[in-house]
Amino acid sequence: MAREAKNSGSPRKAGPVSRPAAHSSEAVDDYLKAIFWLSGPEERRVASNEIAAYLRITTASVTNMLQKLAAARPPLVSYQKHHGVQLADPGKLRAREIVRHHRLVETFLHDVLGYAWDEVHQEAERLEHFISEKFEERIAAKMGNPQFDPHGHAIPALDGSMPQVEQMTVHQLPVRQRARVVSVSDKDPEMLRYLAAQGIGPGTLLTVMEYLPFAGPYRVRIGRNKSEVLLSLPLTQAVYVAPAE
Amino acid sequence: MAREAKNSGSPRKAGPVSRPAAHSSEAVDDYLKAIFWLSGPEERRVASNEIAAYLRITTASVTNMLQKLAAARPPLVSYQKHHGVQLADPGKLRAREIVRHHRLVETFLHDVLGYAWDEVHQEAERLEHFISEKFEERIAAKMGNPQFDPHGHAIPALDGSMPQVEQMTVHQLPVRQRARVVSVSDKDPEMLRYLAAQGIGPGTLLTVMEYLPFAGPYRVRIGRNKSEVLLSLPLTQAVYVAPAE
DNA sequence: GGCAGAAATTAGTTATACCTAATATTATGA
DNA sequence: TCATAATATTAGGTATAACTAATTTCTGCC
Repeated sequence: MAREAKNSGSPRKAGPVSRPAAHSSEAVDDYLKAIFWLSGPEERRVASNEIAAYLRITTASVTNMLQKLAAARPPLVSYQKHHGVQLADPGKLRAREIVRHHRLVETFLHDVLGYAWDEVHQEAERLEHFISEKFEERIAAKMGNPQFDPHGHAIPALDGSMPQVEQMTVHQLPVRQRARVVSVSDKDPEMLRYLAAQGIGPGTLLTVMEYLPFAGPYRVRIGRNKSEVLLSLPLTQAVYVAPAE
Repeated sequence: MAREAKNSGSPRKAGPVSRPAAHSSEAVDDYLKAIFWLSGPEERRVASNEIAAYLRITTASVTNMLQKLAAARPPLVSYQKHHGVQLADPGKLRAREIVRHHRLVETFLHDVLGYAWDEVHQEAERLEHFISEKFEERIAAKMGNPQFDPHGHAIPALDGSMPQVEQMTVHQLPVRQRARVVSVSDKDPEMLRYLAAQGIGPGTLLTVMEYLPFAGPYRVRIGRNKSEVLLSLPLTQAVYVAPAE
């Protein structure tokens, strides 16, 4: 009975046999990243709810995955039924690694390959999962180990440490307080194009001249000259500043 | 009965709902590439057998996938039960696109990021599936649209056309016929390191001085000087040459 | 303290892409 | 030409990671 004698050799892909056991899947990465962002600097517990909304999947899928992440050895999250999750140390490390990948790739695309700053996020979102440590190290070296990405976000160090830059949203800024833009959200390309057209980016000096009524637009002066522009609320929520001078 | 009212919005991932319908999967890419290589320049039909061995999976998996590739709309392969497959035009185009990605990325890793030539294949094998057309275009532009990768393989043009370089293996070369190395196989890093140590790469001049008995090593002169080295059969099969002078 | 609604979990389904085992087809050589 | 070996296909199973639907748990308010 000749039966597939040739195929007894070791298969190389995701079968029950011979997994490299090395890296987490893209899906796992995305969950860890989501929990990382949602738990914020205080590292509070995150509800399945929030993760589902963030990743645009159902809560059932989230519950399912959280159980796997918690059952992993070592556990990537600390999970309690009906009471959300928190990243365990291995999960936190991996999350920071991906953030480092993402921001290094964004910076590389922008500085070395000449991408516009509204184009880098989408490409980095895909590539962050697939670049090797060597690739990461080489692009970082090529750029002189940058500390910040094109949107002004800090790039975590190899050990996972991230400099905590103090910053606030524009609407938290006192009127007539001169401030410097620290970072802008990279999620919405259209907004990034608009901000670029307004001359707003990390380092830009701005001053809120007046909060206009009904929580709508703000009157803002850009730089040191007299000209002023109107920024609407969603825009100002995407721009983070620190008081200057 | 409150039941997941929030989750009725469009999910974004690989569910039964709302696929972007755009790109083939990594697995599909790998099959197309395998068929592309195995069918050779003559584009002969390829047996499930060969694909299975090439991808190191079982023939059952291959049959399964070939049926999907043939059932795709438009069909990516022309498949006849028990009589192998051939790439249809859409499949051929995609295969060439991936080869272009692979070789551009290899060249980029080598020329821009300073990877050694034995390190580029593994990284390119992963990244080739995930880079965008923009990324491809930018790295190609940055390198001045190179025609060949670090191993001497031609990089397909955007339209899929590949210059057919005439080449032969070392053991097809007449004794004492001076020849120039055109390309070397990129699959085996150890061999690439060995070849580099011997000073053999695309452009290297070499002359087979003698075929030693029992199909073992060959005596080969490298360059124009008098020194000679012994190359074993597996090595010479990985080096492709064209007569020179 | 109990009940309605929100949130989370479980159960069962789908699709992809692999697997093994059994069966069927094709090719080869005595 | 026909038996056997080589190849290929089918059938049924696994794991991942999404889904829907049904059920359970928790929370806030009266």
